[in-house]
Amino acid sequence: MKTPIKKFRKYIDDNNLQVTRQRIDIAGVFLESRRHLSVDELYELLRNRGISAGRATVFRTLKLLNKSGVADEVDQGDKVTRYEVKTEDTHHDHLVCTVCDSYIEVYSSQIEEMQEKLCAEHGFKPSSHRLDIFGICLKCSKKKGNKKCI
Amino acid sequence: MKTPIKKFRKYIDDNNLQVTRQRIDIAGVFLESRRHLSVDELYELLRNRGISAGRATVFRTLKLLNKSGVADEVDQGDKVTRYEVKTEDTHHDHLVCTVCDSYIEVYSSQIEEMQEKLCAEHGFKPSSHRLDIFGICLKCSKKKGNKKCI
DNA sequence: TTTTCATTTGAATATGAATTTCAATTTCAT
DNA sequence: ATGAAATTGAAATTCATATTCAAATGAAAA
Ligand SMILES: [Mn+2]
Ligand SMILES: [Mn+2]
Ligand SMILES: [Zn+2]
Ligand SMILES: [Zn+2]
Repeated sequence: MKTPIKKFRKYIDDNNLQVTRQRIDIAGVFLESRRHLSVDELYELLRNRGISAGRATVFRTLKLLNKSGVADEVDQGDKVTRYEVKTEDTHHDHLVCTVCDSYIEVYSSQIEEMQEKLCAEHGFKPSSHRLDIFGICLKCSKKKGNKKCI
Repeated sequence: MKTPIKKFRKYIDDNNLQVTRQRIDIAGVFLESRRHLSVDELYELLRNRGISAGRATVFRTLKLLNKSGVADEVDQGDKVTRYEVKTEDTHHDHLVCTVCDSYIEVYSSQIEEMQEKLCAEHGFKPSSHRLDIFGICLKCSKKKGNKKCI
């Protein structure tokens, strides 16, 4: 319904925050790159495009995007927090390759339903979940001297 | 089949490591406490029992227990790594309460099967997975001024 | 536009868990 | 018991995350 950038601007409005060049730039690059990005990765992406913004600002803007419901935190098992664009209806889980770090986004309504049922059985009110399956992706299991795939 | 402590000792043997008082004590307390424990929590548990062991040793021993297949890493969403005892056949997932930090251990063979299927569809070879559902536990959703449950 | 004042920025600093260092201690095969 | 090798643990380091604070910027008022 509402585009991510509008959601972000609404959040800024609702919370008496200000629209700054950095926030627009950072949100822009984040939103168009459809990947899982860490603070540092996004910071580098911005630099490569000649956009200046401090790490601290990138960090804070990602938190803002998260709070405004535009970005989801993802944790690939290594120890850095990444973010991905969250659009209305695209919850998904991940198959993460432990060899090349690539990931496949998957969704199974059956698994989702089973989860609801599981929670109900325990009187537990779910608000979010995270399902990550770690293993070896197709490309990596084919090549012997396995290096980066993607 | 094989008791956790035996597994641990076998790992020590197989890798030319040594059986030390600290390793025995740390493994002992870890194995009998059936909880998710961080390095610091286990360190404190040991102190409370008058067992002396440095944090570094607790840290290293938990890594050893993990490598020897006796301990699993768990991540409750806060930023500290915890470990839990891994016994042969007790893989499980978690319902984590975001109010009181308690957790319920759950298992659904149907969900597990669906995961296998999902992986197969993508030619992905799973080796492990992590399913955590965050939300509010029964106790917490009952009490209004909600504080710690457990 | 100019003034005013709160918000934001970002380099530097702090924090804290995870990890490593290294001298002293302990283990264990001989 | 001896000695080489492994282990310990206090302290230091690393590294991502988070905060500080003076300068810069945004936006509302004058
Ligand atoms: Mn994703
Ligand atoms: Mn558990
Ligand atoms: Zn899901
Ligand atoms: Zn499972």
